[in-house]
Amino acid sequence: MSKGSDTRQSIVEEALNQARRLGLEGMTLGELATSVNLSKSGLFAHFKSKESLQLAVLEEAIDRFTSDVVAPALAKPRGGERLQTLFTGYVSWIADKPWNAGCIFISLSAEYDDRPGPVRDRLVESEHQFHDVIRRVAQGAAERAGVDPFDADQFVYEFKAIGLNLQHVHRLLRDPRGRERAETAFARLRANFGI
Amino acid sequence: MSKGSDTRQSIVEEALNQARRLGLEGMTLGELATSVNLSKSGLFAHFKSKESLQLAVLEEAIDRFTSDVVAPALAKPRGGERLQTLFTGYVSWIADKPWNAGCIFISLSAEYDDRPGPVRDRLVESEHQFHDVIRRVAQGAAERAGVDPFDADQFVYEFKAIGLNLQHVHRLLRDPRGRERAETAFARLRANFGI
DNA sequence: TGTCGAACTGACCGACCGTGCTATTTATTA
DNA sequence: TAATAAATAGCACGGTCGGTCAGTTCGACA
Repeated sequence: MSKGSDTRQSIVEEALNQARRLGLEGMTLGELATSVNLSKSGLFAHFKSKESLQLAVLEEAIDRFTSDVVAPALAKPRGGERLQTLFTGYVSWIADKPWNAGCIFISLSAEYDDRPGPVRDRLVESEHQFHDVIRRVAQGAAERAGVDPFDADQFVYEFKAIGLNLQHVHRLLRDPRGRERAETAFARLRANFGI
Repeated sequence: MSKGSDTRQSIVEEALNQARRLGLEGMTLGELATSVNLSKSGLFAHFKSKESLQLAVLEEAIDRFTSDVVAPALAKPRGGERLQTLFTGYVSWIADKPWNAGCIFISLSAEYDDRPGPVRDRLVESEHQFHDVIRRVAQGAAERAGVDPFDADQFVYEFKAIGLNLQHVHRLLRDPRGRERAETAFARLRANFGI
């Protein structure tokens, strides 16, 4: 339980990089094998199919997102600070990470919105989980601030919207001002909802 | 200048449908030829390369967007009504069109944000053009309403953000409430900017 | 150190990819 | 209608795809 799982881990990490550029479908086993200095069949032996590799990559991305974005926010006390930390972490996930070069979940959303299957199912599930996190953190901030009623779902929608366009502006248009636009938008969003 | 261009047009239309589902890269000439009842080489003869077909598809999408979304807005008088028409048309383009099933520009943004080449270049150009349209329409509404100063670029950012998340919610999560969330968000955006 | 299973290789499969080339059918026009 | 041009089909190419399998190398452990 050492050499094998080490290799497997390095495959998944490199696959994550390639998937961010080419998508999980566009990524090929041959190119991936070359990148990790393995024969195609040697690589393939670790996963019984391309699909199971795709699922492993998605799982890896979810783990990273949880520890890089969600966990630091939940480590803060309930309220506005936790909410702000969650947003800042999300922005940083999208625009900062050099190894990341954009949010892979957004890329995969476009790639799989019309491709039924286990990858899409897991992606949808993870999106719902993230929505739940945003909703709960925002709800906590609203309670702390005494805001009632509070339309948590609407808040979640606009929170995500700001992030999605940050990816768009940052990655496609290469506009460096995206980040401050996102932060300005979020500040007004918070003010609007009183949290 | 009749039979040939008819065929070419039907190829481009079918290619647009397939590109929305599979992307412009994932779309294949063989499958496309079958769909339009043509041999692969018969189809290929209309375009000297796959790339020129991709560009033709993109151009077709731009034309449709211009006539379906931009033109109806510009037909309205300057001000809030024109702005609202632009947004409503954009929402409808994303969520309504049955033949459309989502905004292809958003899909292509994810597909080409890391694929340099003429397709990406044309896509970026068209995005900038749309941004200019939003900016000018919003600026007109601001002037009409006597709003000064008006941060037009920030407004454009948030306008687009609402649309992007509508596509996300509508296509990946299949949440039918996306549309009303988008409209709620836009109403508050207008109120915030006083236009 | 010898053994045994895990890790890995290399050759290969059928399918399909984009792309040419040539022949044949079909549409236009003189 | 005959001549000419355009549109389309057939076929083959080099290459790559995901995937299989028999055999070789290598690492852990008795």
